[in-house]
Amino acid sequence: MRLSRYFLPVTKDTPAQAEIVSHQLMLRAGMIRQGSAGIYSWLPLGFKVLKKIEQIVREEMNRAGAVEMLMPTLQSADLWRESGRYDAYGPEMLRIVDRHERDLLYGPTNEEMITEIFRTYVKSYKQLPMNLYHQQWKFRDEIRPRFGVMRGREFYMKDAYSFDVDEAAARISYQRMFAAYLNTFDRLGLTAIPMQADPGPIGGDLSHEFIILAETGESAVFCDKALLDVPAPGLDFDFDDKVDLKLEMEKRTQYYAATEEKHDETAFEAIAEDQRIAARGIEVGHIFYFGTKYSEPMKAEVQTTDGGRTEIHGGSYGIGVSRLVGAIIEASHDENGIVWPASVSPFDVGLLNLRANDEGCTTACNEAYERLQNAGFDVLYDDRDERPGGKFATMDLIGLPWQLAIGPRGLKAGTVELKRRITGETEEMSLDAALNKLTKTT
RNA sequence: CGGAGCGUGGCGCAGCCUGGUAGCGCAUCUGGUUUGGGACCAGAGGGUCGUAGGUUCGAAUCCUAUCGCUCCGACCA
Repeated sequence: MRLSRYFLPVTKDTPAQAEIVSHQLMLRAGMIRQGSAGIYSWLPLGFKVLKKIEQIVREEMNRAGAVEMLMPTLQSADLWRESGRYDAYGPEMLRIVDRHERDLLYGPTNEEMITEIFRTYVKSYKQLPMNLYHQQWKFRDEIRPRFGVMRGREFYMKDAYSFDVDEAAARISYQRMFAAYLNTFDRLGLTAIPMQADPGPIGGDLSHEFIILAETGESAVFCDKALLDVPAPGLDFDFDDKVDLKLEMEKRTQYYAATEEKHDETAFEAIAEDQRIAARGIEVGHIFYFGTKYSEPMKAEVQTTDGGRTEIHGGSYGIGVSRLVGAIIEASHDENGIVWPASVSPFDVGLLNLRANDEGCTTACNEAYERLQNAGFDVLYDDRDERPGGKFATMDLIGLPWQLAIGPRGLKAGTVELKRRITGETEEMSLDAALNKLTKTT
């Protein structure tokens, strides 16, 4: 993509409305534009990152055996009356009346809708376990939206729903998501710690929040330092191996980790003092087992081996996809701007033409652009006739992992300048060497 | 909803107290000089001062109402 034809409205000044660094950087890098409180347009750069995260989440859900679909944002109130949550949910739910005076709502979550779909089509235990998910915009009319996309009213969420014949089977489904989440966050370049959590209004007795540590996090969290060093299951993990599934969860639940609501000071103090972490965290995922909470009132039943019927045991599993954009920045930035983990960076490499009004330099840059693209890189090519300083600053701000700069000086020496954003280290080398280095490390 | 604050060109702000018809920096446009880490010179465009009432000869400025936004608290992916 040539920057001269892209839409990247970066600013030097920090907008006054933004309080935390991720929000400031998202605005400065031209990723989002606020429409009203907690509601944002995703500008091209932000949208690209959002889609990258969405894709990683998708791949890891699929790997764990979940099946993707898509449910609408608007739902019928009747469905929510069936589960009893139409009244229980409160003013956080945005209620809408259509022209026929029918009550609708903008979905804050989808347990009811997926249960309705499930009960219509699935009648036998033989079709279980089943896990259906979608990634869709949600709306929760928060009392106080804040921190940009971290607590928006409209937000993009992956939500998965598992269906099992009994509790024992449902717990395995839960463990599967538990392991899948570890891999997902790992791929996003985050260390997410599963913590015992309060199941909240969704109900149930087994629930974990996945938390990344950050000073600007909204919740106080407490855990054992050892949790930071437990490696993710890995992409070759066998999600059908029940022993390993259980083990992956136990590897972590053996250590203390809880959010404020579930915090047990006595248990925390049993940890060696230098191993204690009392910090703030951002919740990027939340998983629940809630048993028959929805299948009972909504009559989601399957037939069992003995010809009888049983209500299914369910769980739901959320990942805040749009929140993750902010959370990743919160975890990965420096004084010059964002530092994207390679897996979610909007482009692989930035190409800087340091002298765009020089024919030789521009020819060399155009060639490099083509070669990079042919080698499969997604390139943001700053081909504008601007002074170099601003180009470097812009590239630093938007945080691509690599910057490849070509100017007359290097041209004379037959070299380009390759900079690694995360370390700031810069090397002069031939274009071939640069291409090679990019291939190796990206 | 309780507490605090803010709405003045795209962004950051000054002006308001002590009414006299809007200004600065960045950004944008034109011309020129420049170009290896956010350049310089000259010029230009862009604002019914959130909105609606009121006071006044006259309101960005004073009064009232209203809308929006931000921060702290209770709620949450």
